Amino acid sequence: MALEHAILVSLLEKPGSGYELARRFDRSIGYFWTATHQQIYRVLKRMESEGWVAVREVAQQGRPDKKHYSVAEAGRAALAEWLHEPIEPESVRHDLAVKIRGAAFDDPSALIRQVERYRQVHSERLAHYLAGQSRDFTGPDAPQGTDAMRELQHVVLRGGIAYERMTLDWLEDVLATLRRIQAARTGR
Amino acid sequence: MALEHAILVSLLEKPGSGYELARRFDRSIGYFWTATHQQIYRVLKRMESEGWVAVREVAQQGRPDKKHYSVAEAGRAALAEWLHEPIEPESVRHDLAVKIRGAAFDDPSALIRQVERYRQVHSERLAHYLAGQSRDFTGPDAPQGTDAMRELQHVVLRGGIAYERMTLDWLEDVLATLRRIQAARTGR
DNA sequence: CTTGTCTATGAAACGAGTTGCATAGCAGGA
DNA sequence: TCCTGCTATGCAACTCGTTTCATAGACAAG
Repeated sequence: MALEHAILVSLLEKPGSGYELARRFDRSIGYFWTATHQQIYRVLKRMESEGWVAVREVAQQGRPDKKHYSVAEAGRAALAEWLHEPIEPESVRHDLAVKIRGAAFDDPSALIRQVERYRQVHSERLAHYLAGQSRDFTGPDAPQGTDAMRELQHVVLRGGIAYERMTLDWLEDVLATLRRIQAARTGR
Repeated sequence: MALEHAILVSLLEKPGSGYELARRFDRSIGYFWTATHQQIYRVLKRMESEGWVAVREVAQQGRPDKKHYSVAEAGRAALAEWLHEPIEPESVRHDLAVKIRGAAFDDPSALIRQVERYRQVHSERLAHYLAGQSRDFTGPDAPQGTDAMRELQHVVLRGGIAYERMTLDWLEDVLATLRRIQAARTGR
């Protein structure tokens, strides 16, 4: 289980509440690790009881109180230990690949429409990454300095960009293949 | 849940037993959808009770009896329905991205070794895909003909190849970044 | 003035996925 | 001979992840 480690990294980058973490998991970290607020609250509670994080209750005006979390020494040590463990091969769950192979046993036209929509989603995601990159890393207003944290965030973002570009190219290939099959079927 | 649909596709491509399916999920399909034999047996049982698949018990000599599954009409219809549903964005769980960002808070040298090992794994996987491609699709001994099933299997494999190439390029970038950070740290 | 959205946390139930164990005959190597 | 590995299926327990619901004050739009 790596959600606890993802939370540790996020809290080391910037301490905050469970709610704030949940929003980060909808954006930056969320592109590489998804989690709902339920999971986050549950795991934070466990991490607290294990002494990995420290809590401070913060009263707010006009808003519910929040619990401000930061990483404790034990949490830092647990993260270091995890970083030294071998990287496990990701367990892939790629719906689209299954659907494509399934199209051999169905009319492909519906799938073609779905793939076109899907391509749209990925091209928006690429645009979003690129905007984030010029805002935070390469643009004229980007904060200067080359501390390790920023450099590492940037290399992960470059990975996301490379992934989206590769995916968009491949989706063109997929669409061409599906259309070829469709033409061959209606042709006969 | 798409495991049942992955099983339907695999059984449509070629009927077989739960055990055979489990092995396929270690190879071809398994590159895009992982599943253990436990999951497969459990889901097959449910699919059978829903009338999606038909079973035939096959007695064997010197080996345990096996249950031969094939897709029933209801299963084919269920697959078609699923293919028409929108493609959901995959929920990403990328350990490595988390570890890279975590390296900002630890000595990166251990991670560098892990990434080098990981790169090795992906380069072997690429070689494996390329071998499969020449064997089954582009080589001189590849079966001729351009039926939809083979074309679609091939475009999925091309996706796997593109993914591995992209990943290997990115891992070079990651290694260069980690080494730069390490050098800056030991230099100071 | 009601409806909806945002902040903020949490319980409860369910579904998906993993791990360990069990059975059982056959084949091959140390 | 014993141990390992392959074929073949399955139970039980557990962890992980998702969905639904609940609370509750502040604020804005209609």
